Amino acid sequence: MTNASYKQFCPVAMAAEVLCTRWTVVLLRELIAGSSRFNELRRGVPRMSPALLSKRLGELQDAGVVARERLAEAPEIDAYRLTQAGRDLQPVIEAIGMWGQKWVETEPSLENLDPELLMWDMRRNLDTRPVPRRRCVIEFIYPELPEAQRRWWLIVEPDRSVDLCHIDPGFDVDLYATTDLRTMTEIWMGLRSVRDAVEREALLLVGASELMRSMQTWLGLSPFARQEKLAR
Amino acid sequence: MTNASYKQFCPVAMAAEVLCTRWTVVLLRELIAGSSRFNELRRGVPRMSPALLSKRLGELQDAGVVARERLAEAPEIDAYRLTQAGRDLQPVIEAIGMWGQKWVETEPSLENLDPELLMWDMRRNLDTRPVPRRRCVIEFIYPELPEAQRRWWLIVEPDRSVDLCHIDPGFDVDLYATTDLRTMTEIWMGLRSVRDAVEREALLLVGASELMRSMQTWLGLSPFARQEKLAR
DNA sequence: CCGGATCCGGTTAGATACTG
DNA sequence: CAGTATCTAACCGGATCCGG
Repeated sequence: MTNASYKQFCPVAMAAEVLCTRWTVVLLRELIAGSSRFNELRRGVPRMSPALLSKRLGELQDAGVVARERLAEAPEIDAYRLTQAGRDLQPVIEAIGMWGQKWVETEPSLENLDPELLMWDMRRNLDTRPVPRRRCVIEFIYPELPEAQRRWWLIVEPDRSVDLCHIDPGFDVDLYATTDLRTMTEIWMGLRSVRDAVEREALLLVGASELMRSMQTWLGLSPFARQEKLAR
Repeated sequence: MTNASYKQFCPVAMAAEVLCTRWTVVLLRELIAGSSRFNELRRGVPRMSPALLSKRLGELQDAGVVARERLAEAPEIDAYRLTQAGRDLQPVIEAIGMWGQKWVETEPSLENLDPELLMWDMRRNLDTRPVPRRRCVIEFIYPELPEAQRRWWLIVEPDRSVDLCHIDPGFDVDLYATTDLRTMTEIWMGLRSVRDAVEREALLLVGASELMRSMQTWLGLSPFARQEKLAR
């Protein structure tokens, strides 16, 4: 049931027994970001096998980090939510991410691009404040990708909620953004700016000029984008 | 050579590939605490196999966290030192330890007592300021333990350096501290005070009264002792 | 002693398929 | 939707051995 212990009384070792098993901190990042249902977590951690996800969720429950509960609005579905101990891990995960942004080589990780992860992250962190108070639709087009991953729609509703579609919702589009996945990921990670990508013609914007001008702001960016990068 | 990747561009996942393999953060804690030679690291992480220690040190070098260098004073021996990227992990390890102290159950970890780890940690963090400016010798006695682990001597030299012996150095002893390993570990971890242990007769102090009175101060305590504990 | 390398058996993780 | 089942590959722990 439980993992082999380090047999040390040091709190670092005690915590590492809970946190430092394969996939665990990536799963915790997803829980902290707000995912709670099993298949929602699977989408955020797509390369983790469901068997291991289930096992890790059980271990995190045993450790008091996660609690399983029934959704009030859908009693047949259960949700995994962080306990106070789990929410208290946010500084730990943030410190790990800040260190990763600063010191881990970018090149290998930029070979691991994933449009679905990127678009869901963008949806999550989108800053609606500079977006006009009507329904705004932004279509992202990655011409390099296969049909099924080529077109994505971000929709900001008048109530400021944000939706992501990967099938055409049929609305009029306010802004088209045509680019490649690497460029868009670099912008999201804070490694280059919207302006730079447009000037070098790696990003083509067509549509409402107010959305074009404010894109660097409403895009929100990764929580780690402000951390300077120092890796060689 | 390198571990299987999570295939995510998120900095948390990138960092976790480096940090969250078995034993790695415990090893980093030891490096941050100041150990640098292979067998010095082995002493601090005694249950890690030398093969795995060697492998992890190689991976940390590849990741740019550790650099291997020759000791100037002993050219046949090499040392593993943290790079700037490695020293930058200190906030990460501290955050992990603080979380562990606050949220991980104490009971199971207090079954993993180790007098050598405890005494070396005490040596490392001893606060010499309240100790008289002459050679002071403090002998710790754990009557419960087998002969080889029963008696330990902490020696504070006039130049404020601290030594640990587990064979009798032959000096006059200024203070005898007779206790059990669990009590001493609890004091070290900040879970109980010297005063409480003395009053409940779990710790017997005999010798120089100034060292007795200032013990709570010169003991220094674990870097995580100030963190409140909230685990159930 | 120091700094590992080698071998072997048990455990863990990944891939894929399947079920209530 | 929310997981199991199964099989194989990779990893880990423990012991032993080896060259300086």
